[in-house]
Amino acid sequence: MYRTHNCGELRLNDLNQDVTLSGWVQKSRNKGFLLWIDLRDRYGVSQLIFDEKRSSKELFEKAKKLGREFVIQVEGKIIERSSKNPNIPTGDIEILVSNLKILNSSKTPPFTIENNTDGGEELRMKYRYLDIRRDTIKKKLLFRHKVNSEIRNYLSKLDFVDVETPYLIKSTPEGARDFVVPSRMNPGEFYALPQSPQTFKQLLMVGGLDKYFQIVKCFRDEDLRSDRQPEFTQIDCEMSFVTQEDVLNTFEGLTKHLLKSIKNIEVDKFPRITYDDAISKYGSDKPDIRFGMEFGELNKVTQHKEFSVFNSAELVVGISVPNGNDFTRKEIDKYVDWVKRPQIGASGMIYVRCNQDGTFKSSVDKFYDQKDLSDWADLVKANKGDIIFILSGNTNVVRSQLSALRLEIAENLNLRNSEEFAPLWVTDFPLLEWDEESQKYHAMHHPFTSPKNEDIDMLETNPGRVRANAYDLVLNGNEIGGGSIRIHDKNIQSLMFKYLGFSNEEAKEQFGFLMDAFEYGAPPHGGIALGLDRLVAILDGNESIKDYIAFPKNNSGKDVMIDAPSFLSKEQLKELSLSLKK
RNA sequence: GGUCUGGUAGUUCAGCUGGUUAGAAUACCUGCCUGUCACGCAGGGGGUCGCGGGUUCGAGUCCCGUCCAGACCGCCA
Repeated sequence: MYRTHNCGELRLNDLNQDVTLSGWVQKSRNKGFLLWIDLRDRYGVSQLIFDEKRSSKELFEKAKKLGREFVIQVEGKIIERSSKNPNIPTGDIEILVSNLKILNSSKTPPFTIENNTDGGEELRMKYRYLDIRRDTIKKKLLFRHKVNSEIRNYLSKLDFVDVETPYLIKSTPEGARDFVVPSRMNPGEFYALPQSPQTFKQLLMVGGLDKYFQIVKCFRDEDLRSDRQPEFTQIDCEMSFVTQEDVLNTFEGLTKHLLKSIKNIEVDKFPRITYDDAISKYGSDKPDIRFGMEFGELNKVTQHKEFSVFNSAELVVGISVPNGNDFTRKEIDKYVDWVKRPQIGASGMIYVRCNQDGTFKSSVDKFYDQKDLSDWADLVKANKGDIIFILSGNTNVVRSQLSALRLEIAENLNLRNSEEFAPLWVTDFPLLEWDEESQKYHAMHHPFTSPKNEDIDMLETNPGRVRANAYDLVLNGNEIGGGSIRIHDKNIQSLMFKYLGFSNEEAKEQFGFLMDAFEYGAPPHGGIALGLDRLVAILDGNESIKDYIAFPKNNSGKDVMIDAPSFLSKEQLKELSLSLKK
């Protein structure tokens, strides 16, 4: 037997017990006549003591030689510490060791295995198994497990059935790039890894399973971000005989349950905003509503004077920063420079200081009088003591610039409190999106999303204006889920394919199985998919998902620990009927 | 594909306008230490300054190229 107890559970009332513990040597403190070792396992740390007087000479010498991360097993008696440590749960007791067995030795680890490690990102990833020994990472993985099990329990209780769908499927040109897998038995042919189990979950609805969920890996061959990995996990769900309202309520319930059970936070009914409103009020389809600074559109009150920058702009739009009049000239210039960086790309920014005495001071005083500035202040809901920042230009461009600025300022003013949770439904997404590159419309969500009944007629006349029965769940400015009511009618589905530029043959070739299924009584259905990695990270107060994934990929999509991807041998390539271009 | 930042001891970093033998902290090793828990004290070992080229009497430092890492933009139905 390796252990009678773990390293985190022993307390004062276990005194005088003989115990066996196993774990890793966290640290040894050699005082000459006394030697302490912190023994660590998943559950905690217990202090072992070796004593010149109370331990045998042989044992004492053996203990002196233990290095960091040695795996040992000890037998001993629990005694009360004469000098206690209130900082750890086991701080009142220690184990007077009578027997020490070295189960495994260890090289000195390349970084310290402590809460605040000295290791950099790359090194930690290369030795991820050591990184996971650290409390910080371990806690995050345990946290993910807890969220994961709450989700399973909640959905199972609501009669959702967990069904596994295949990973080796068919590549389709829509959407993200596919990861592909060559087929040995079918030379020249490829499987694709699913970007999502979308069509399968719809087929499960045709199969009559009524409510489906799966916590499932999805794969997208696109560039990475701190909140984007090429393989990631979705909580994938689909329901039959539901309206949009049913789906929203079900998953609002799930989100509320998670906030309650994980964070002990009660949230009111989630606010809802249409896509159009989100874009005009926040410049983003995933607004962070933990703070205000809503956009005010200023065209009407800015384009009547001789200021050509504003007069020539498609949109003049501003935000009011609470107490921003406290900014120094230097701080203002910093923000002006910030929006002029190539990533943001504004050519300049106008500001208006709202003084406490009700007067205004702007960078365009030459063109506008106090009355003008006062009108602007009303439209951006500025108070005395605020500062107004104004951008102008092409509508879409300027909105996304101001949105980025809004988040940057909020970040700097600590308005993005990670322990505050502001969920939000964004609804009525456009069905189609114009793609400049290919010069055609493509599905904003995916090609199985149903258009709103009242907008269907516009498919012919004004396809860009057609709204979809599609919705996103946004939490603290992050898109954590999205879904739609699907098309269940074969004719509408073929119509959609037609508008997306698929010929009949292409549609049949790629999605024939779905069209066929729709000929056999497909029920009305809809669903949603939530990004588990992001959800978990945000619930835990972080935006980077890397540490919530046991073995993540780096920026270039590499696993530096196992060194993947890697080259194949000539034999393997041959077997797969592949040859590489030099 | 692009922008920005970085690459110096096992590790995290400092190293100014180019100028003796490249430093600190920590980790590691040795010794000392009567209750440590970020233990303390003394000593020691440890460097292809990412790589290649250039400028210069002289390059960690300046220039060009390249590789790697991170953040962001494009991209992510």
